[in-house]
Amino acid sequence: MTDVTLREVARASGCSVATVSRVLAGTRPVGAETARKVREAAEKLGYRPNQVARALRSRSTGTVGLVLPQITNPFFPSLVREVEHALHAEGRAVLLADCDDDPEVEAARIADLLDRQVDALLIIAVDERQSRDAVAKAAAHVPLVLLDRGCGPGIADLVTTDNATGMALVLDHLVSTGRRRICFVGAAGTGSAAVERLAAYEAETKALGLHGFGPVELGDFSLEWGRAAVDRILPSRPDAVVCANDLIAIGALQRLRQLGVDVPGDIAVTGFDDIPMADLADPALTTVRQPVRALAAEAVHLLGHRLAGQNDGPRRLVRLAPELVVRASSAPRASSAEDTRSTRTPEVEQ
Amino acid sequence: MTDVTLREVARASGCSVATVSRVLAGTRPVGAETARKVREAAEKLGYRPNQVARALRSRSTGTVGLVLPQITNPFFPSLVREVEHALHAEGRAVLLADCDDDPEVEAARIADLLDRQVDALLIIAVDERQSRDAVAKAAAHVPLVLLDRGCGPGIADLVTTDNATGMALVLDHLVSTGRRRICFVGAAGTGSAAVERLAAYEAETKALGLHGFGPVELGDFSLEWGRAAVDRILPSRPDAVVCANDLIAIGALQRLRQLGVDVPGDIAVTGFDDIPMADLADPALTTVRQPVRALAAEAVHLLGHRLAGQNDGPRRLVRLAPELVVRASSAPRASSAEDTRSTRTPEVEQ
DNA sequence: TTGAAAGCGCTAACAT
DNA sequence: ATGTTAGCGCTTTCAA
Repeated sequence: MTDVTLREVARASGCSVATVSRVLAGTRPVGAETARKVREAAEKLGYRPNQVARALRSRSTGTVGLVLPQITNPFFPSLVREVEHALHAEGRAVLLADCDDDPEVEAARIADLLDRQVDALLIIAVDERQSRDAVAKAAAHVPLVLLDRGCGPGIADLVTTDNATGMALVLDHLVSTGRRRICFVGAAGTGSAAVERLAAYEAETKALGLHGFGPVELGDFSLEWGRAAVDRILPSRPDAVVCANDLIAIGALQRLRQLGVDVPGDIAVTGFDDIPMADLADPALTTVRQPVRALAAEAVHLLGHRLAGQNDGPRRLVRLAPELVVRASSAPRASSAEDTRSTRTPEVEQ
Repeated sequence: MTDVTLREVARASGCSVATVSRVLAGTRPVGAETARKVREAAEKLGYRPNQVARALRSRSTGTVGLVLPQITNPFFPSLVREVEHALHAEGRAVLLADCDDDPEVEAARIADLLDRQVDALLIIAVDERQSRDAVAKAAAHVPLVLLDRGCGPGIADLVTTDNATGMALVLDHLVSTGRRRICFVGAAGTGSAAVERLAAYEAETKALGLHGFGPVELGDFSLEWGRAAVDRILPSRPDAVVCANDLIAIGALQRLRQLGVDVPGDIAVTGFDDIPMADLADPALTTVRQPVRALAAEAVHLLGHRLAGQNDGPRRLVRLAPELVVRASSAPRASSAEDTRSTRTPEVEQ
């Protein structure tokens, strides 16, 4: 299977390599008849342009590096899928780098991707602080968009979910279905999801006049923490527990069932993210669905923008509004009040 | 951020580009003192080799294409992770292609990866038959290893789980814990998992003298089918239902709970794959854990072998034995018989 | 509109 | 052990 080169197509079609290149890449006007001959010859020989050679010469590989903490985190596969499809629709390919949740690995992978001359980077940072250096350095070389997780201000464009809106949706829903003794199980740490969801919870409960009731327990984004947290909050007899992500919520569901607490009869439980398991939990989990496709589309759009030459210009922060998915875990007990709050703005850009 | 080239390192270190190349690539012996100077200069200038140029010249991109049906299939993320790590450990990068479960998309992505000069392909085929052409064509160009799913005989190396062993482990376990009225919920179709797991179930039940009891229901590998199948098998009053994968099993668990059937009290349920949800189901699902890391390692090993020159030689089929993970969904009811069967061979190669 | 020629940054013969 | 040189396959000036 010897590969056919441009030169051979040129010979077969009786014109120069330059002309063949122009026809096939469509960069410059070419005579109709010549173009036909070239295409015919290319077709007949089964010519396929060598993207590596093209990349070397044109200084563009048509490749984007996608760097993420851990593909096994259940929230990521759908995001990867959407990013991959969006990029492929633009003719780009995805170099995948899984960082094993380790900032040092992340730095190494980013460096490797740059060596491979990716045109741009799409990064879901491992850690708000520890990833910062590597990300900032990379951003100096290629267009770079952060996805899902912030990494300090002004480093690069960031596309993420509007956590505040998500929390507001949850709390509105709980209050409008008669819950009042609400508490929160979140994550400690400096990650944007942990910080923003907690802050939003506190701001919103205050706004709703619920402040001062429930315990706020902070651990990590894990099932185990969800289980453990239940034992901590139960003594205060809540009627709803808002969890900072689905894993925590599913852990909470498990422990509540084990203790014989009825969900949603005694306590409503809500999550955040809408990972595939949320729908399979028993009872199925009410949660906030991140706008995965839109996040991917927006991130890819921003990359395109930067790639199209505007790699200066101010950094953008794009927050996309999530959507509340009401399932059994927050079904009203008996009578339900109506929802009195207005809808949130769907998108904020600043 | 102007990139430093080999030429500049050569000038700075006072020797030729060839010498610098040899030092940095380690291809040929170089004088110790010269090497030191070169490395020093490279370090000082922050030189990073341009992998695209290197690839063009050396005809090797150090890149492997990973083609899969759908990254959102819950069995794949862990496989992707292990493959990615195994390849990275060899200094290779992964170009990811998600095919959206569409063989036409798959063919297009494979072609694109070949245009990008991947050194090799690792493919989880979308469909046993419909993927065959594209896979065979690609195998003529680069080393290619199939993972998880067969694609017809003799097309390429294949690394997969030993479904027969898995089924035997399940049935041995059920029988040794006193189950006798066993039935099977599987998938129709020609995929190797569907076919092999069904065949293994039938062979093993026959071997165990259980043949002739239970219904065998075939649908697809989905939750919905698992739910629906329960209604079909319940009339025959089974005491165990063996499912061809975890999604089916989880669907079955959901429906059984809905119907008030006690698992494992009345009926034991088992799955296959050990996706993350299996552990979170309620009751937690007894299942067959695919040897994900070993599958990835073996596939990468085989690729290495083919890349190292032996791209002729017979196609290999490597089957790796899975492991039974006993959880609550198959706990014995009262008294349990002991396991009388011998252990299976851990690996078969043919 | 087309062709000739000069590289992109690197590696691999071939010399020395 | 090191330097010189010729490309890898393509795009892109620069001329015609």
